[in-house]
Amino acid sequence: MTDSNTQSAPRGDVHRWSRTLIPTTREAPSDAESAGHQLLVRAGYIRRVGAGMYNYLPLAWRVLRKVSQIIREEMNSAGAAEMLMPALEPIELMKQTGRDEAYGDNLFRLTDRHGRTIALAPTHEEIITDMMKGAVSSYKQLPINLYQIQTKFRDEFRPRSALLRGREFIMKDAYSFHTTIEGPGGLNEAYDAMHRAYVNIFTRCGLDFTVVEAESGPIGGSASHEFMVNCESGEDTILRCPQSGYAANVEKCETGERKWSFEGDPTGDLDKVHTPNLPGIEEVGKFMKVKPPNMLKTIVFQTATTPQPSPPGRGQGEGSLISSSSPTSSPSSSPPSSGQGKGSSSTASSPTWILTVVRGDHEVNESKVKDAAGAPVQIADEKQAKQAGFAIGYVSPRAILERTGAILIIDPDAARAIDETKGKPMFWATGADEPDHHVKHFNWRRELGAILDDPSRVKVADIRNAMAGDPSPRAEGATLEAARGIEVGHIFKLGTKYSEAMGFTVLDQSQQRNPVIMGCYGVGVSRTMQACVEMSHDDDGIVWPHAIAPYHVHIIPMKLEPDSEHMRTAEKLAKELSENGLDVLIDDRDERPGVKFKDADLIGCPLRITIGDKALEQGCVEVKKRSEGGKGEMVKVEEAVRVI
RNA sequence: CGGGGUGUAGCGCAGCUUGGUAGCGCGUCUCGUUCGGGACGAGAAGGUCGUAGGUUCAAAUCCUAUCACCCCGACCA
Repeated sequence: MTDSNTQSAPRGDVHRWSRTLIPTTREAPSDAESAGHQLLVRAGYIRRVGAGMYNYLPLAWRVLRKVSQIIREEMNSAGAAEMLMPALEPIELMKQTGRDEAYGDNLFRLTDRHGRTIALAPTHEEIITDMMKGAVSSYKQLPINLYQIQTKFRDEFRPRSALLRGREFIMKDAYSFHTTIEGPGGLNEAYDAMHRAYVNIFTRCGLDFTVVEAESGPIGGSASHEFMVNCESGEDTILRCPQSGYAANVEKCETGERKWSFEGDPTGDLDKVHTPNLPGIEEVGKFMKVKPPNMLKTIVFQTATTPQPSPPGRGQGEGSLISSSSPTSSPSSSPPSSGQGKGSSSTASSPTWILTVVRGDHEVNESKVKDAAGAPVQIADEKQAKQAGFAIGYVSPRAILERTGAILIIDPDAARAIDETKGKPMFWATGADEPDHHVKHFNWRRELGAILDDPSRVKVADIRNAMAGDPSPRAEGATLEAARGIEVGHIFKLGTKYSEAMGFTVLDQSQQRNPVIMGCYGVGVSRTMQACVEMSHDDDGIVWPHAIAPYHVHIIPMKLEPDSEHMRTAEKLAKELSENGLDVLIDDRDERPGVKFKDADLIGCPLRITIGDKALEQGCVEVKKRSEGGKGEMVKVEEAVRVI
């Protein structure tokens, strides 16, 4: 009643089922595959509008607001300030950084009445950098960290799994600006603060999650982390070391040391086999009766000639090309590889070939190849490679021999001559360097000879995706374990990629102009909601954690007459609970009890209070936790609020 | 963009092969009986069969085109 009371504990909501919209259904739509998708639809949280577009019904919106609120509180206390940017963005802004090309068809474009092209922003690096450029010019105004919670648009090839990959989704994106990397006010400090804030956010949301190292940005080092909700139905694969706690995305995951040696006896004479029309390793292996772990896969890379498709992965050299930042100065729509780039002189003639070798059952990792080669690389253009004489599909490590400029990078598991487990020479099959042929009994030393000892031509390095069972990079003797996850957060050190491309500089103490150092930090808000359901449900429905449940308490009175003791008790309890800051849903529908119980389980509020004759006779109500089975326990009406 | 598949009542589906009155379950509405884990009976409403064209006396059904959506493969919160 007093103001001071309501301040210390904000009053919760009391809503009646009959006055809101909760359209539950017995059956899920046929397109819903994952448990989370099915339950969100069945429990009346979301309804599909079109591919990758969803209505957030009242229950969903309540959850989303709670997630957003937690994010706000943690972002604000980590020193960030909330703002709001437009979803519409002039295409010229994205041209300045080349991301209109980099995003390609994933970028929604529309044409206004004057014929201008407008983008629906997929993220806001350009908009905020452009804005900051006009607002900040001195080191004294930094650091600063700005965020917004807003709808984003991406024209996904294939929207999937409702909110997990929609074409329109709610995201919190934050951008920090600094003059230094290290030290007070530097990027690292803000990055660490965001890391802590994210741990707080997802912990408070009640999620079971793992922080993993992700693909690092242009600055290098451990510059990017992903926050993964642990869930078998997740799309991402992560690897963990149970001893050291190290965890990383497959693409990023390092491996511990693996032994290798080229020295060992051949298993027999080189034997050429005709293998016509066999597309993959699997098929060739079956045909030759060789298992993929006994095959060498040689993949041809070349030095990169076009910008990498992923926004953060572009070469460092390019950003600095564009020093002026006014929209008119950006050169038409040509990709930034044209013209005066330092890489273009070499790429204009012929690319440098990088031959990579991994075992047949392994996958090459492009970014590890890049690290090993010390230069940006891309999968070789098939036409160019064929012109250069590569029998694409049938290349063997021997292809290095006639090519003076090329280098050969071999994964340790492929660089073997002895099969340790059998104590015998290692049997290898590989391509024959001519179409439709493979060879058996490949032996490194015999086939390649002295070139193996030339470090400028041949390297052994980790260049493949890690797998479960690989040695841990952080603990001797430990092996990596695989798990699945749903990415709900990603923090990133951007460096000067955007500030350089857009000419955002500030003056330092010595009146020097320096490009601003940036970080960006995202949370998928709508995705978080569904990830939580994927992670936390049972056969009967959703099981919300307290912090983001649409209502904390779900009251089911058996009799609905306005002056019945059931309803009076329900309303009295609801009032007291709400005064204690709890949100309450009263199921006042004229439905049979079974229906109400089923629906209560479906929508998944953490606590259920059932008000029925038997209990009331003893002055009690039944209080049941959604996370527990059974009928719940009898609690005196007067004590119910306190118990809860 | 490749490969596979589906469009029929609000939702889930049958009917199509072999053209001939558009059906079932759930849900919705009315009346009655029920009332602590998705009740029962009786009745009722609700469909341009994705769209356009064609074949035919006649098309949900056959043909052509087109659109939308879903599933499996490359990027991302």
